Amino acid sequence: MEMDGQQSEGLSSVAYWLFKSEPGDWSWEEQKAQGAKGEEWSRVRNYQARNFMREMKVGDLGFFYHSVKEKRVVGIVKVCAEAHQDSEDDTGTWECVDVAAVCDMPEPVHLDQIKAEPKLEKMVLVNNSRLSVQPVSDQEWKIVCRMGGLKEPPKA
DNA sequence: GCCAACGTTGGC
DNA sequence: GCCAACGTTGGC
Repeated sequence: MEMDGQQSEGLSSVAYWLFKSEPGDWSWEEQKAQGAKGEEWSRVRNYQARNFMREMKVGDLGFFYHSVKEKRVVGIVKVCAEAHQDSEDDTGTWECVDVAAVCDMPEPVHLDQIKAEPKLEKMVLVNNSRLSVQPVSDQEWKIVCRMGGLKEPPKA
């Protein structure tokens, strides 16, 4: 019997994540333009972030967060391909998943709102602002979805 | 294997 | 634009 928290077969096989991007680099609009086929989440050059991507399964969901200027969750994405070689890396070190846009956040959730919510004080976004790919707990997922105006958090 | 120096990210 | 936090690099 193994219960590693993140993935317990049957109960909740979907994990949740948060993907950060500077809109000037890769924006939600650009992501949506890729449609259901999705796009590589490439150019991540951080081991922790890479390792999280290695844990991802097709169907996992994630927040799409605009950093720096906007600092808000603007949409939801779905993992549509598991970790593979980053096509923009020729050293063989870096991998990435593919993600596809699922839906907009009806009301984008600003970092200030997240910081103001005591139940979200443990979010990685709050405590390690520099990590660009990070895990989100089931509870955090629900709360942020609700704050963003989604009555029913999307299911994979 | 430690740690100082440096580079980068991203909030403020 | 500044700087804190974090990660990486490289000399010892």
